[in-house]
Amino acid sequence: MTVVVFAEKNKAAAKLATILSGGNSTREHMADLPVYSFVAKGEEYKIIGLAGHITSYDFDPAYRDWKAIDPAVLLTTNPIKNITKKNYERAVRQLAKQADSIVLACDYDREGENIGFEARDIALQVRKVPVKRARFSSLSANEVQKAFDNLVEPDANLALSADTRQILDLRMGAAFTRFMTLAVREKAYTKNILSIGPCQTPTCGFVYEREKAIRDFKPEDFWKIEAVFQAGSSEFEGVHRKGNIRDVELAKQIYEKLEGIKEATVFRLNIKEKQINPPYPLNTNEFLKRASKFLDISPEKALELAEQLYLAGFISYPRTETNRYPEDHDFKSMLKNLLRIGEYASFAENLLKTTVSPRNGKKDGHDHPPIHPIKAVSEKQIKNAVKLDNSWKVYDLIVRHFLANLMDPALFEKTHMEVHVKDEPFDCKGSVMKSEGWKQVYPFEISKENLLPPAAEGDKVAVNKLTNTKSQTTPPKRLTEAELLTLMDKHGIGTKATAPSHIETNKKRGYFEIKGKTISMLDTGFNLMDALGVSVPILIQPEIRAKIEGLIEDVEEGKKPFAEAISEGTVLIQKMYTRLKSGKGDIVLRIAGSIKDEKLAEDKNNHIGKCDKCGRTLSIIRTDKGRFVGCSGYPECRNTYPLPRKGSLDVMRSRGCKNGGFAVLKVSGGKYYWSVGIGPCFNCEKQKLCFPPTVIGKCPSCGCDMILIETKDSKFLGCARRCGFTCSYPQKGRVTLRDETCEECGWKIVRVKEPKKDARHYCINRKCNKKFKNLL
DNA sequence: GCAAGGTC
Repeated sequence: MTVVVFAEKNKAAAKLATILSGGNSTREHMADLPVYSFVAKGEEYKIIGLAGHITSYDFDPAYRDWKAIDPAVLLTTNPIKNITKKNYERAVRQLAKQADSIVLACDYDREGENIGFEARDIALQVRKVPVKRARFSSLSANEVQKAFDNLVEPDANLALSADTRQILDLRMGAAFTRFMTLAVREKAYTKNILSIGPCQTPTCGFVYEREKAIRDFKPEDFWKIEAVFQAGSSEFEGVHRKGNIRDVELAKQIYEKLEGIKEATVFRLNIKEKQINPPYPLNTNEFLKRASKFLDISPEKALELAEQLYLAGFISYPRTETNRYPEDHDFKSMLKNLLRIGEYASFAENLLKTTVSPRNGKKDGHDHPPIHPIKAVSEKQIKNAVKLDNSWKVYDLIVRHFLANLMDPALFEKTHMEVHVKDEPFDCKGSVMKSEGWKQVYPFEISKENLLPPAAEGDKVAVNKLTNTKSQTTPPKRLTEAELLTLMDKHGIGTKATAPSHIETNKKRGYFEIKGKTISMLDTGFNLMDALGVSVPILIQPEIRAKIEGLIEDVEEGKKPFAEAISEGTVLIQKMYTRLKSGKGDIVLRIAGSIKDEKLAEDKNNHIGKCDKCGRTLSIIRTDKGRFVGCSGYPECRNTYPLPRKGSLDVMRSRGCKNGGFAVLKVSGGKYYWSVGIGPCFNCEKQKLCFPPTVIGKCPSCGCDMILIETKDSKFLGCARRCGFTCSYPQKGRVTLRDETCEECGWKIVRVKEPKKDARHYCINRKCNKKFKNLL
């Protein structure tokens, strides 16, 4: 009898074979894919690993023409399941021919059940045989063995719940995306796609909400009364108990009451020991957040790096929700191996002297253990094996986190001193690390120390300084990628493996961008979210995912038949679609405008800047009758500025106008300059500020600056005070002034490159004796 | 050309 087993991926198949065969399996190939065979308990087993999903839904080709098909039709069209990985199909068919029974052994979750059914459906077309399910939440020998000894029925509802998600996501995503893209193209020329989806859009929504809070923020004044005290020879700071005082009169009253007082009393002293526990073990989300926060590596890159480290055998499987180790996890052998690696040896050594126990979290996704190192390797080995930037940094973070998790808490002594100036209370806080604990191995989070001098209740201290400072409340900060991941996780947007891809999608679409660690909204994204917020608010809120999720769960639990969930979900999407359609005019107006503006900004030759009347874009407009600077908001905004009639125009990106002009243009290759909104620069009293002379050294005759003087048709060096001293400027070749100066006379070194000759460097001062020597 | 979810 032959049992054919389908696992989620090759790695898992290999592991299952090792466990079930007791290490005696053989590897063969089918359709170029590895298959593991062995005999156990009188049965012949053949195990193959799939590659996650091997099928995918898509619409029939007849629905693929964006222009011919009304996007609304997609909402009620049933997509077709296509096989996307043909070689897996071939292998499954070949195996099915030999099968007397089939066991589905993919990950024990919704997608895993669905992946198993994809293979099952193909196999049953070949041969009708009984199909069972092996359920295990980790690839430990114990659990796997138990699962295969107690096979259960496959869960059709669990598998169908994933189909529900796939179909509803596709219907909604395709219909909304086509609708928006085509609508905007009616008003603006763009090849870009404006996509909308049940995960990407609420992800963008988080960024938008923060951006709006920043834009709507109105700063408020507040006052803060602070004191510098002195006990013995050391100074320390205190803040008045009322903190940020909004009421100017109140602050003034307190301050005036205390002004001039030189002595205060320690009224109360409170010393507490505070313990900071080590971090929980790493699940995917926490890993991505920390990689972004500590190492400045984007979630997308971090996941890719972890994947490579996993494939190279250095760390455990990086996609997991679980942040607690199984009871029987073997820490000691890993620690022993880490003794070999210089960076970690001392920590591992100390831990091996103790009974090792992790500080576990509470999340158990029944999938894989937390991310941890499985091989101790040096920086060199990592860099040789994984040739991607930052591979070592990521491995190092994972090892340090692994160690930190096992170490003792860090202990701090927190001192709170309440000092009274007259009867007004000031708070002084101190924090001193007593025992570093896990922080020794974890340099990513640094705790600030702040020492208070020893004092007892009732002691007198000196008041050295008292201030009443006015400040302003500051707007909320832009979201970081780490914070965005937290929000997504909290609202169930995406999964451990897909969250980074939703962030990438928004970047690709030009909705937001990431600079360093912070995310800022781009105009297209802001306008899209702003407009959707008016007509279909639910779309940009995380609840949209929750609604569909609810239906999926009903199918999973058998509370709702598949067809009913699909039709209910469809009604929900249709309602949103209707609202989207009725808001079309407004949405398109705003987005088309911002797309036009972005296109103009990319046109470096003609882009001038932001319109001071309406905020849209100013650019050079050329017509039959002449040229001028005009606004992209025309005809609603008729703001224009004149330009010189003749001559070529070059926008000077690096030169600003000190008189409020929008941009400086070079006319006829440098004949003169023109500031948009002001006129020719030679008429402007601030010309010298915008065009400071290039100083090349000191005038040997009068001692003031020698400058480069440029006229319409010549260049020479002259004294800034016009004492009469002049000097010629190289006439041939490409001339560049360097930062270096001549040791002899202090004038600048110049680089001259004539065609077909080597570049020469020499002192620009012709009277200097170092002339015409190659100086650099 | 469109979504989101697996994994390579």
